[in-house]
Amino acid sequence: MSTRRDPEATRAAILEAAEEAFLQKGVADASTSLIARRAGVTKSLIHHHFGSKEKLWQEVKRRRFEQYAAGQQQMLDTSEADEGLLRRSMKLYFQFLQQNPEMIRLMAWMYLEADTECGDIDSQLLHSGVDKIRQSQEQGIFRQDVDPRYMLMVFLMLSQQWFQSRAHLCRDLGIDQDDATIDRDFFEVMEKIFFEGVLPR
Amino acid sequence: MSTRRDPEATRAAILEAAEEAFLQKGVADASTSLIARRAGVTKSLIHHHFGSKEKLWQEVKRRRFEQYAAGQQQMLDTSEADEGLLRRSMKLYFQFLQQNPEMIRLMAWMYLEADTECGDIDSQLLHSGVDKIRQSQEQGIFRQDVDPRYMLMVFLMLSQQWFQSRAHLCRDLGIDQDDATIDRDFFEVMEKIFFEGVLPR
DNA sequence: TTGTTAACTGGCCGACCGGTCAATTCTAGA
DNA sequence: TCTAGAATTGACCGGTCGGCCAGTTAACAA
Repeated sequence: MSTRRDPEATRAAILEAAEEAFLQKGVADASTSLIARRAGVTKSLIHHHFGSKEKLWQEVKRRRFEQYAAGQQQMLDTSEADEGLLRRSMKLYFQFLQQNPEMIRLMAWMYLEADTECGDIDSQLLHSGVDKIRQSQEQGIFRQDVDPRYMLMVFLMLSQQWFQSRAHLCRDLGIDQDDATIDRDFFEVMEKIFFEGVLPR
Repeated sequence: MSTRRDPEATRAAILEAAEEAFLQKGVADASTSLIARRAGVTKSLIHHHFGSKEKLWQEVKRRRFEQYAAGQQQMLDTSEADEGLLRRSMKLYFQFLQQNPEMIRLMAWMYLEADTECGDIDSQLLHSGVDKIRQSQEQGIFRQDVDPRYMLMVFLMLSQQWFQSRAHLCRDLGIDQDDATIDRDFFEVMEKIFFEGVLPR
């Protein structure tokens, strides 16, 4: 049996194991030994390929953020600026977080670490979203007395925070978490309130 | 100089140093040695008074949550159930988080650790809020086609997430973070959208 | 075929971790 | 005043951490 080498596969294995360990246990609590073991390589290889534990963490974040931004940008580029766009974007963003819970954990870690990296990656993304909203405002589709930037934030924050505090809030409020419909239920409420508000029309 | 003893003060000093260290660096990354040093005591005293690092963390959380719940409950008890109540509650909750940024970090850590403690403390709090909203719905003040539990969540989540992602979003969107008015600006938007929605009336 | 370089290994290092323990000092109640 | 027990100390434990290094092996270009 020949032990062939594949540095790219090694890098990938390390990155995958690192992402899982970092997001699950946190950077401080995830040891390089564990990551190496899960990746099926020696600890030294981590330092060989990435330099240090910290640089490995940076790379994990960068990669995740990049693929996130790519998907979101594509969604934005293939849409017109109308009320339906914001409704669809809302749903897509919500579904994205639903299917990528690691992204929620990643953003929570970045907040706690006061991480300022990866910002420029989604800066363009945000500006695209703001432009779409501003266009809708100019067409009279949305009310014009609110800053489009904050308007965008509201809908991003609602989705994100739902997946972050869903477990706590549902347990404390006696909502069955195993019920697969709670995500859909909440989204409907969120959509209603965002577009129409809580006051009767 | 007599070296008088004050176990209560010692406990308090340890708790204060622990809270700062835990919330700043995370439980895994904050060492008992550091906490002891900052509290001006020996490491052994931490174990003497609290048993273990984990129990100390539990105590830090319990204390913070208790004083948080006490303040919020008092606010709820001294209010009538009308639109003004929800507006005031919203503002008070927002201001509370604004003045207690540690609470945001605490909740973020608890999410990442999948912490299920301290839930019963604010469970009653949440149910009080839901009841108030339900009363308002029955009086026709609020629309009745949305679950009051989710309605409450929306406004809680908006406040919380604002303080969590404020730094990132404002930087990426080119909003001056040093400007002390951004909190007020965002609150106005959030209030507008929550009560009236984004569609023109 | 050979030589250079990158991939990879295992062992080792000093530092620090959470926790224990015996010994000492203070304090409150009998 | 005496004494039991709590408060406090510093030395110490086994274990793990991130990182380093000398040596070995595979890949590849000349």
